[in-house]
Amino acid sequence: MPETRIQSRNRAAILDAGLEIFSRYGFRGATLDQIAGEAGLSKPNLLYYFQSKEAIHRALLLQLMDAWLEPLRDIDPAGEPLDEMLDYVRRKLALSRDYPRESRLFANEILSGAPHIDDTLASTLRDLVDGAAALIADWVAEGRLAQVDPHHTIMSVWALTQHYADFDVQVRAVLDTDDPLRGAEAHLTQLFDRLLRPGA
Amino acid sequence: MPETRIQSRNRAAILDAGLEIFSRYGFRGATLDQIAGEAGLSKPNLLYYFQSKEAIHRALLLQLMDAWLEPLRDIDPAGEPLDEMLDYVRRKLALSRDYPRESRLFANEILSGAPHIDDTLASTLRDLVDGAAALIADWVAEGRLAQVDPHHTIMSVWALTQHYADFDVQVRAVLDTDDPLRGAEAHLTQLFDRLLRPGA
DNA sequence: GTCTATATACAGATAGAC
DNA sequence: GTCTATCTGTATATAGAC
Repeated sequence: MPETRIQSRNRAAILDAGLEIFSRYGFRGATLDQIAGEAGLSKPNLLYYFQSKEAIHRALLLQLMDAWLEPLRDIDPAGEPLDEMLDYVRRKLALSRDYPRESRLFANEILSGAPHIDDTLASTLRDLVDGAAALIADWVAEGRLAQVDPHHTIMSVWALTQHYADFDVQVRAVLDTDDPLRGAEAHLTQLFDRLLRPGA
Repeated sequence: MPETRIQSRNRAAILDAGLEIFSRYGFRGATLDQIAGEAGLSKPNLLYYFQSKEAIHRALLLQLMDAWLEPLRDIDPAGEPLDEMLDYVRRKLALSRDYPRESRLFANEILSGAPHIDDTLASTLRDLVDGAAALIADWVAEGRLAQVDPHHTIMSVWALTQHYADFDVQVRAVLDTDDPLRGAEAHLTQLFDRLLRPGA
């Protein structure tokens, strides 16, 4: 039987509430009471839609991973290397702007040792990164990018872009602006341009 | 009455165990059972030394903040600008190497909205960063550093160095080396050299 | 100082009425 | 589908013996 409109609306509300709570407190720190309250449903009703607390969390991580790695997949081997890399930085930064809760959910999972996605890290992520790193290595060898370590460069993109979502509280405390991401884009574009632009 | 050797040893064991557990699961996700087990003490005995779970957490955050900001304080206004900045990066990276649990404890606190240290962020940290940013701005104005945004540059140092401690699981999954920090130092030195070295 | 036993609250999950 | 009531385990913290 197909899902009714009410059902899909409630499912969405639960996932949204779960994202809100899990991203703040981590899996163990979050409670079903909080999620139910945030979703505007009773706790038993929550468990009518999802079998368990872990089921909600698993569903969130699953839908996250794909979106999270998309910018990396979108790097075009046929494009202009520096442009491709700077576009990658901007796409990744856009994720921090548009999906900060997803970023924090992921950060919480990694911080606690990635118990729910360790296999994905070791397989999907690893392969994807190795592929992108090989591409960067080629570009470096052809002299179309400056000499850099491909793996560390990719991780630098992650660290710098995700920082604006994960450490948002600190960023705002230090910057005193209501839109930290505006300055961030200019800064990161400059940073990676200077790192990657092939030298004289 | 002065503290006995046993007392100070137990206190230290509790703080070490608390660091281990809190840094992994966050404040709410950690349990006294885990901490007691890790410390090799009974739960009531734990609470003989610290009044509450929060007291342990508070003590850890307190001793953390000072050590964490020390590298920033150590930037010498009379030094050679580029060297001072690169030394700062290396000192901060050394903290990630030597005190990864402290880094994760801090990350957990910020991720959950910094409920226990929000005042420190708004006062001590803010002032310290503004001071360092003013120094960097001077160096830029004198042409002794390349044109950069001082605040975003400081945060980039944090993001890039702390990433190797906070996201250790992911870093190792992607890099496949038993000492990620070796490559990190070379990479980050290169990155900040290219970002900050005054241009032709 | 350190333990066993326990008070009290809250967690995830289920039963069963409607 | 959604609720109230509740089961069961586990959490923080305390009482009191030793």
